[in-house]
Amino acid sequence: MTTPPKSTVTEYPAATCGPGRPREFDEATALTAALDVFWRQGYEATSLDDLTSAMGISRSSFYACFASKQGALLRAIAHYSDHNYARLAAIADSEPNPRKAVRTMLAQIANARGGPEGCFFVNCITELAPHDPKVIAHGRQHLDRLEDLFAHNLLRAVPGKAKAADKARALLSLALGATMLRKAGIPADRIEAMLAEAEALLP
Amino acid sequence: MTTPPKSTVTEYPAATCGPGRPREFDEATALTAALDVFWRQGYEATSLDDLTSAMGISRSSFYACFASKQGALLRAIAHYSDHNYARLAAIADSEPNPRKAVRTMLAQIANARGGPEGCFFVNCITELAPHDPKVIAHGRQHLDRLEDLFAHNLLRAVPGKAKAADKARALLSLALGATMLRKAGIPADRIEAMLAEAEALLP
DNA sequence: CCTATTTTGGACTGATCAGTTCATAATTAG
DNA sequence: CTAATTATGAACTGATCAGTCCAAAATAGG
Repeated sequence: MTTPPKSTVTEYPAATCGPGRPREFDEATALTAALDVFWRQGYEATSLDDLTSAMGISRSSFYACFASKQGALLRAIAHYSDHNYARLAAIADSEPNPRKAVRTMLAQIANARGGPEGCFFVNCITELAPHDPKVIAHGRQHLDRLEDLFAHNLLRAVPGKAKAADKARALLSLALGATMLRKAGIPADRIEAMLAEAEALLP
Repeated sequence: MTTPPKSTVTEYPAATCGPGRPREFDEATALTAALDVFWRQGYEATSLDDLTSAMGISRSSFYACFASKQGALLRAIAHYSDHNYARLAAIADSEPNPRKAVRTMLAQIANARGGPEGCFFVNCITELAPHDPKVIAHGRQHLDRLEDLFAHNLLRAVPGKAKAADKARALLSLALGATMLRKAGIPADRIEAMLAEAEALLP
């Protein structure tokens, strides 16, 4: 164990338990489908028809469950944040060499989704943060716990390390920048060479 | 002089020269206004009414001059790219110390617009690159010439420097990541501390 | 002054948007 | 079985979207 789970899930109107017709869809599955559409198309460019058809549910079910398009996005963000953090933390857990752990996590972020979709968080923050404080809140929380994860592993490599948090932030920033370069059409080998060179930041 | 200007402007239907009613607006001024709106709101979230009212022209004039919403965006991107590159190149020109030049350019990119709008290029690439090859082309060209500018100054600092291009790309990536962190609500002092720490990449 | 040429304002178009409404279906409790 | 409750599908709503159209206005050349 490197760090506590720190789940992001906040309370939402629970699914049925008492009487009434039962749901015909799985909430988590639908949320994953919504995440995928938002990721590929962006928020504004995704219509409710895009969403509901990808999720396989009707408009009524959508609104009953997520209240609004924004509601679905925020749920999708939380879903992604938790899943993504858990995946990285698992890497750190299973890798005894902290230097390699940091390197692997870095590569995971920089290469999230091979395609041109980039990092889902970067997409959301870029498109929505200026106008949606809730997206900012999610973004900050996610980045903060990623920073902690990196800093923890830097400290594991060199116990007395000063400015571990600053270095962790730099590595994170580098990975985010790499996703941007990839999206801008910079060839993959140049991005890898760049990341290799940037490992001067590592202990 | 550090590098040639390499202007991005491609040919567009020129303004009137022969007979006919003369334009009542300045094209460059209108373009700057359009850039500002796209920057603050994003492409999809900007309506044609937003655009025309900010530019101070009517729909007819807009379509006669820019052909489409996308046309105006592409013109705005080219406008920004040239202006921004020239500004950074001027910094490099006026700063005799190449290390300081690199540092200043880095800070300029990382702090472009104090507000939450972030870097205009990052915004455009994030929102549109997956679906618009022309935006990718502009993005790649812009990043490539920025990389050259940085690499040139790294070489100026340490002439024989190997992997200058890779280091330049890393610095660029770092700056882009910094704009992202800023947009996600990470406090400015932490971003500065991060950049300071990352200067390990510098010669 | 007249004609050709271009710009301008504003009304218009069909499409699409997020969200609502409501009748119907499916379940539990009694 | 009945009543209460919840989910679903499809039609609907008013707003807004990017883009078009056209008559009026402003210029240059003759």
